[in-house]
Amino acid sequence: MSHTPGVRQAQKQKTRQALLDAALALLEEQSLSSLGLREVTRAVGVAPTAFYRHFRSTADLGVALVEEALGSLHPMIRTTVSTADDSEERIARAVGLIARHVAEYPAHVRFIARERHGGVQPVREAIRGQLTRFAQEVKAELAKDALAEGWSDDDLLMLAHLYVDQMLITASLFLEAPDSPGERDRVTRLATRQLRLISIGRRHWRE
Amino acid sequence: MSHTPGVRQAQKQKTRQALLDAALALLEEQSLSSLGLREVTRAVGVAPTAFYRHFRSTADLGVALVEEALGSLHPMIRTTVSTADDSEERIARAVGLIARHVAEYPAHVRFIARERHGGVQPVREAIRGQLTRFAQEVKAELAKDALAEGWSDDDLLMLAHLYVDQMLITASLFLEAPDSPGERDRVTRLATRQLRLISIGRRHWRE
DNA sequence: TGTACATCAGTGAACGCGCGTTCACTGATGTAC
DNA sequence: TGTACATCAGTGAACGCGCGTTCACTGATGTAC
Repeated sequence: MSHTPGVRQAQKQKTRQALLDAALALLEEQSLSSLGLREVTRAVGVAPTAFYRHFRSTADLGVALVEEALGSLHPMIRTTVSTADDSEERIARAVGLIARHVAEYPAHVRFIARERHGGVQPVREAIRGQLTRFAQEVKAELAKDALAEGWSDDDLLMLAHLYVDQMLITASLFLEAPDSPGERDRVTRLATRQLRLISIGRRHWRE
Repeated sequence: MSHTPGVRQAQKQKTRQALLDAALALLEEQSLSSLGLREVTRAVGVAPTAFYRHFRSTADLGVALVEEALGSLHPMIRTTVSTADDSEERIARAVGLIARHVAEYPAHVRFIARERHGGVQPVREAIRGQLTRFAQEVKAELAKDALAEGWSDDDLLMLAHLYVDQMLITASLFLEAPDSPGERDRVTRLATRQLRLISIGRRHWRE
């Protein structure tokens, strides 16, 4: 290679990711507004000053975590809402998908739930921005459905927000549920029936 | 008075309330897990050590704030849900009530929204306990309604949680909305239609 | 390919500062007689 | 009512500690020729 092997850049990315991972782990038991820069670097094993090579502040790191936690979720949500088959089956798949996502990325989910209304403004705004995008995408998918006949844009967006909020409520229920399969079942049935009730409301909205 | 005038006790209560008030104000811009004991006493104008005469820690103070923010809300919720008249009118009254509550106690509402999933376990548990009580009370009121014919206890509780969560979502929407009356109107209409859709789902649940 | 210079991720010492907690105290309020 | 003693909310000094940020640095990686 005569050009740019990028060994240096690759190492930098590795350190950056280690900082993000360590921060996320530390945030399981505290809020971002109390997370210390030195805590994070100590957990990674680098000097405190190394932090500044990657982030201006812990708030800045928080914004990066929002992107990591929610950025990759858009295609998943889109396809979940859009699969146009029987409503009951779609609900079951959506709830299962949320359950699996929470089981696989519990720290990311906790971070979003915690910082959505947390004490760090730029992070709150980043989360709000992502959730607004989710709602718009859900709305776009809902509009394609035959049920959307006669719905105003405003009403579609209203319903989309209802679904997005319900998704977050369900995710945080799974998060708080103990590991017992029985408890997870209880949450699954609760979330399923809540979505079912909303779907029923949707079917009878324009009567 | 030969018995116990309680001048000393009254003064103690006054200081305690001043600590709670100061903490609530400081929590508008940070989370409880980063609130310092010295910040609070400085804001009140007492020595840091005076804090320990009233609370073991800031977490302990947080639990007291949960009681202050939600403890007095039970009768209000109960009567709002129970007034058994036209559904549309009830929805309008509920949304108006939430709007007025947020306008009058914005700091309390923000505190609950923020710490519900915040970094301080005892406070999360206190909030969860209060919200569980709310859901049970709403369920009890729903059960009295004629619409509850044929509903299982589980389904009633499911619906009650839906209402309680929706209440919190609406409150935090009002909180984030700028002061402009136009924006408040937008939130009012959004929340009203979401509650309407849930009510429609409720009416067609057992078909 | 080899050499001389530039870049820059990570270092380590140093700083001033505010933190939570301890302790013995003060003096107004409360109680017993 | 008056006096002597007990209680206890709030004080102020002192402590050790970890914080965020600055700065000049090192040495491996990258670039130019």
